[in-house]
Amino acid sequence: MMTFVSPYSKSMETRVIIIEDDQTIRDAFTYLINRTDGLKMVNSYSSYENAEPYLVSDFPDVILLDIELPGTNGLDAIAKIKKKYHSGQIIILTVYENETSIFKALSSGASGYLTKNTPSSKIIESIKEVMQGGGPLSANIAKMVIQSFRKSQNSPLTKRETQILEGIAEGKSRTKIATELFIDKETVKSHIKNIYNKLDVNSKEDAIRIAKQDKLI
Amino acid sequence: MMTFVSPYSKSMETRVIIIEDDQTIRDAFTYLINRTDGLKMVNSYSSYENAEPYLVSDFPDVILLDIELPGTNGLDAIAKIKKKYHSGQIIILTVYENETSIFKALSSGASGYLTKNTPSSKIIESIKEVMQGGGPLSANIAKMVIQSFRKSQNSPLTKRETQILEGIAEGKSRTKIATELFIDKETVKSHIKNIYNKLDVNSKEDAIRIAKQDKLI
DNA sequence: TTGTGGATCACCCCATTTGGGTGAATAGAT
DNA sequence: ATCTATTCACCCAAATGGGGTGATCCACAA
Repeated sequence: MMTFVSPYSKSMETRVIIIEDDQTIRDAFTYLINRTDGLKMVNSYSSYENAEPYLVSDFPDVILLDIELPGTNGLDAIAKIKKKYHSGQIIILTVYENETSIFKALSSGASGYLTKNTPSSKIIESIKEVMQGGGPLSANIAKMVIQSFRKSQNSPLTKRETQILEGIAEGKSRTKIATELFIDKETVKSHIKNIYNKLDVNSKEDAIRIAKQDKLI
Repeated sequence: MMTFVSPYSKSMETRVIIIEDDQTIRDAFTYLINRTDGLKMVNSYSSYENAEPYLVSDFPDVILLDIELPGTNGLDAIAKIKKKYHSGQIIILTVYENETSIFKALSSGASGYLTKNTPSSKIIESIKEVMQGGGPLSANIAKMVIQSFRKSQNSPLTKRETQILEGIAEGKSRTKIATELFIDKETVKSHIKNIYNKLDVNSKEDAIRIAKQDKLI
């Protein structure tokens, strides 16, 4: 497989495009980008549909993408862009800080997530970060992402119970869990009974759901 | 429950402590913090054991914590600090960018994660971010965190198969999955057979493991 | 000292689940 | 016209899961 070299590579410029329905914001970003050395706003579009035919020929290094978009929304646009044009890094712009859309965007392949009120110096910095292999996140977005990792500090479950519940959540059978923990499968069963009591459930499925919901595992 | 008000609150200063075994770094951070308006380095310690008795009386807003620490390592220190002293935000300092230690630190309750080569302006900025409820992450750390969310773009599984595998990973029975997808349980079984074939496994557990490992779910 | 909670194990029951086999109909895309 | 995705059917036997009701041992606290 050959490496495709940008026809613009000698210019050393970072090529940026923006897909955003608000013209004022488009213009503001265009101004901001173009007045910065090393950055160039190649084109701006008001919807994914408008941008789609030019994705490849624009040859962008960075794609600024609004989430709230008419037609194809930003979330779906990420997947479509990734399919049509692999080389660009996508940075999401948003006004709403919706937890699920953040995670969907990141899992679809966005490289960064910025709120629109981010100061312009930060925007430029973020574009440069992404070009250097970094992952820009606004402080508030980063907080949400960090919190998504955080486990409950006061779990009702003991260490052993947590260990066993983790095994269950990994789809392991009681027998397998017992072997891995060097205990009898009857012991595992006892622990599971205690877990079910504490969580007030009576099935694997419910236990896993509650445990993930309360961040016990 | 009463709210405990800091005896220092009228000063409006952000109280910082650092736990870090390298004295040069300790001194550098102390200098950096104290020369910044609104920040004050209350104390610095070379190990968690040394810091532990003063955690409460220091009343820190922000705790800068090294991961590679003699005695109690930084990861374990997070949990102990959280137990002894709830009010402070913990920012991790590290030279090594180890994926698992990042996630362990965040799940133990760290509010931010910075590499030691972070420029001093960024450090100050991060402390302020954390005080405003943000979550500071170095660009490279943020990238790793973001990538941990990313799903495989070219999964061997179809949408339906992915859907069913997700159900399995949530501990649901075939019957339950069938009901939720409005299809027969025999159909679910067929899909599972295809999933097992594609992933080259022959059990729930292995399917889940491979799927998570390859980020198919 | 007497609990209480955590972790360990044993044996009862039996419905449900799981994994493997083989085969087939339909619709949609290449 | 072929391939894939999706749907369903029926065979089988072993394993698993959930609910009981017990017991022992140990550590740590009231």
